[in-house]
Amino acid sequence: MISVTAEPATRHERKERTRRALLDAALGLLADRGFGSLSLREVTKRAGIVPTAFYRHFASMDELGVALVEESMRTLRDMIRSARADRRASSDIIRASVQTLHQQVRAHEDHFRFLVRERYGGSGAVSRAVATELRLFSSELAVDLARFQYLREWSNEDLHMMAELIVTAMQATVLDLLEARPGADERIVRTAEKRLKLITLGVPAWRSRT
Amino acid sequence: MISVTAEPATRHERKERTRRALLDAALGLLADRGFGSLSLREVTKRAGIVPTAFYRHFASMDELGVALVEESMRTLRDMIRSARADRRASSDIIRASVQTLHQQVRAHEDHFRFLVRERYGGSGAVSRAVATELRLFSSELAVDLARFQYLREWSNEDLHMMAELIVTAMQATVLDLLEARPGADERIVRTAEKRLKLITLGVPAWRSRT
DNA sequence: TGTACATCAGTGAACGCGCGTTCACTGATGTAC
DNA sequence: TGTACATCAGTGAACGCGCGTTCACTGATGTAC
Repeated sequence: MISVTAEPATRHERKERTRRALLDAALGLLADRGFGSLSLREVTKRAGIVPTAFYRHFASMDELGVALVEESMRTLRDMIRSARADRRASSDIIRASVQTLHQQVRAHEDHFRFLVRERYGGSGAVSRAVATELRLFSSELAVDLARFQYLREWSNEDLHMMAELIVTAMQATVLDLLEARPGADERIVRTAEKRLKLITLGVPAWRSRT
Repeated sequence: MISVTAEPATRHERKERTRRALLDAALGLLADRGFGSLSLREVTKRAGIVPTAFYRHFASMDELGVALVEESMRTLRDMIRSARADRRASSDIIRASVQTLHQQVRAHEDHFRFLVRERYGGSGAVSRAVATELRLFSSELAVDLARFQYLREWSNEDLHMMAELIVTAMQATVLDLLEARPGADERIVRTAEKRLKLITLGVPAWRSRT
């Protein structure tokens, strides 16, 4: 990669910049295709380097894929941490959670698109990594749920069931946001809030069962 | 394709059999990869014909993809029809619906896997076709819901929200079934029933809102 | 500060391979008489 | 029923292309003195 401007930079900084260009090129191409259909030559072309220079950064496309998973996972975990913080700060937990989700998806559309795509359409390693992460998230959410008054007496199995249902509803919202036409965000957010509200309204009635 | 046994068959029947072999070859390869990464030569090799013979059946791989969408959609619609029938026959609507879902998914795993994969990981036309079909399904379900006593006073928007939530929960169950280890079906079915139960338990409380 | 050498990100030619697609063909099945 | 011709699913050679990967290279940056 030729630096057009006369900006000074260490060799290390330049290398890091090219690595970023490769990751960004891949994320850009992933906007409308699966990772499995990307070619090394395509990615390097978009990043502005010659195909063989790819190997200065990754041993294979799979390795680049793993890097994208890690990066996207970090975004996902950041979102969860933010949601936790907001949840404690706000009295309206649902509103705060959905708002955090909305902001994070809009701020990192490419990461969320990658995660959703590879979770379902992926070839194996990537797909399993995302599934594991989401399962972990469900479990943490189940622990959070156990603190609520109405949920004190629930079995572990039922808490996990409810956590999974919430995560599933959130996933659907992510997909809605990624496929949304401009201006549809407000409606999607409202629907997401209603979904969660309906789920939580079922809680008090659950106690009388089984 | 050489017919090993001396079974008689018209030219038309033989052709139809090869077409089936191509579709089945593609579905087989799709077990662990996305449609976008399939090659024409791979599919014909698996189907037992020479690459050039492919064009006697489809003008392109995309056309074969469209045929797979149509076939899988038919399976999906059959399931919905079955679920409707069962729903009327049974007093326990949730149990009957989940049972139908379970049976259909197990009977046509390849079709459901294809639909789920291409809905999220797909490249465009296929993905949109599946999304449209699922939206249609949601709308029909919303109409069905409107007939229930407790849901009489609900707004159209809220009925659609609830229908979408149910469809989303069902999609999650399909994915659970497709990724299930042998013997896990019973647990998945039970969880699916609980998810739907929790959603419906929220209904009576909804009236007092907004 | 200046010089001499080492490092290494990026280059460009070259390779063998599987790809989609063309074309002229074969030979079994279908049809007309 | 038998013959002569038409149809067409499947064949096999050939094409140009983009692919991943190798290799020897260049020249700017880094380091030691």
